[in-house]
Amino acid sequence: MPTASTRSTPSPTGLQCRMALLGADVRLTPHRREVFEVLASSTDHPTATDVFDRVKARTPSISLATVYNCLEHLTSAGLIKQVHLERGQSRYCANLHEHVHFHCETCGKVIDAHPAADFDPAKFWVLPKGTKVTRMDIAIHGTCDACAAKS
Amino acid sequence: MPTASTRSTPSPTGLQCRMALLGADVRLTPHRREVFEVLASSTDHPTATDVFDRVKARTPSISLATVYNCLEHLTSAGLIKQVHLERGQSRYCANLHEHVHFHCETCGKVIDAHPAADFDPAKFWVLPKGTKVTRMDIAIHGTCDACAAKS
DNA sequence: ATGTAAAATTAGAATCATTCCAATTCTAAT
DNA sequence: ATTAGAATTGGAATGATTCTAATTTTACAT
Repeated sequence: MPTASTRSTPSPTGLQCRMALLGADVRLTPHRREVFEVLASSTDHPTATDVFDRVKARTPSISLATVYNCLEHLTSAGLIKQVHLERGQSRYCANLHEHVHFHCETCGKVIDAHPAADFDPAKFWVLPKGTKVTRMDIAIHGTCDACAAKS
Repeated sequence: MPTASTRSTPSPTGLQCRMALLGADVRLTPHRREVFEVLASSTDHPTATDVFDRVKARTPSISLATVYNCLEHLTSAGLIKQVHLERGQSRYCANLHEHVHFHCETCGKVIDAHPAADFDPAKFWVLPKGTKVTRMDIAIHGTCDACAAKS
């Protein structure tokens, strides 16, 4: 099923670019590349086992341990992000644009939502002085359109 | 818009009031009361086992299963909140005022931070139409003053 | 008071996600 | 080609949480 012609999102070259831009310090092994590509072409914030299943479709020999390992390296290289919306499995996403996650509490779906304008989060909360902010995680929980319609 | 903040150890009576106000549907058993009191007098966002240890100091016979059970009931009654800052243990907090969590990635400390003014989160992100928002979780990650000073 | 049904509590087993480990294979630079 | 350092692997180990089935407590009707 994986044909080069249907390759969506970033090509390996795109990945290399991205890595260069980010000064990412990861060796680009075939497995890591595949894990990244699966993630880059997914918009549903898959869990580690979701990624495992998808990568396995192309590379049946890969192990779950390797997927975890790849996800960890890609995360610490800044190429992907780990998302924690609720207890249980971590989810992963390759969307590095500033965004927040909408989480439907009924069907579990996760949707990226983008800031309305030039939103500067830092100025909205009073933090103790001396605090250094590195990142923010914003999760909006509720009911998606489809689930809201059903009830 | 929030009321004057009296953030001290709520008395059992305070808890009853709170329950009444919230229309909370939990039977107020001694264990649940103790779990709630431990949480209400903690500002460090303890984990379930932290709560277990603290409650056990007063009620050595309590079991971890009961603590989990109490935390779940108190959470679904809206008396406390479950917090997920990173993967691993859930944390709990009894501060129901609107606030966000600052998480120090160095020492793990969690600090409540309050919105600067009349902050209306809903208007900052573009959500698909039909979406119904029930709550937001905002986590700010970084380095606390003390840890920043050390490095 | 007493009996009863429902809810709470318990210890321990089971589950689930993740991490660790030790052995093997691959890679990149001598 | 050699070799050290990574990457990968399967499986074991861990840690947090949930489940289960038995027991106790509670609220309420009698």
